Amino acid sequence: MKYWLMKSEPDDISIDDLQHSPQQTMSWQGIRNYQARNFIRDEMNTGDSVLFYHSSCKVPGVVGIATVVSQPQRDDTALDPQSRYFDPKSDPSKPRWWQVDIQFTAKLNHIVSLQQLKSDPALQDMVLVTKGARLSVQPVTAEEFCHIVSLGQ
DNA sequence: GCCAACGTTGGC
DNA sequence: GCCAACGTTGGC
Repeated sequence: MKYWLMKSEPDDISIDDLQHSPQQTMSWQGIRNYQARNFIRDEMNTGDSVLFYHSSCKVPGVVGIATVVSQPQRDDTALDPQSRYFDPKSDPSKPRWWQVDIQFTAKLNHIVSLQQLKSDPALQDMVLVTKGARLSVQPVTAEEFCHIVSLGQ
């Protein structure tokens, strides 16, 4: 089983939105970055654990835990001209963009802020903390995952 | 809202 | 295949 961090803008989709979705589950659509796509398509599996991160907000940071509950699937929003994620260059027979379903697992008791992550010696190798890291889906180690969860309790 | 750091596009 | 121009991300 693998560990991941996934970013979301809470004004768009927050951890509360995920918690209150049907079956507490959402299809994680709209990833339009090849590196992130490759992680989803090639490495994600049912049962993987996800740190849910709020970005582009007042206090960016990890706010909860989710679980991958599907195998990687084609992201059909890329083929839908009505969708904000429509990609006219995506070929239906050769899917370019992929998604998984994620399910709400828990909220942390309190946010583990980006500031906190940056200042923690145990987390200096996190992708998130490296300069200019914009990846919206990124791997974390088991140690980083457990450490961050413990910080949020 | 600014802007640095990235990623992508497309002409050559 | 280089690289300038452009678009996006996301912290501040």
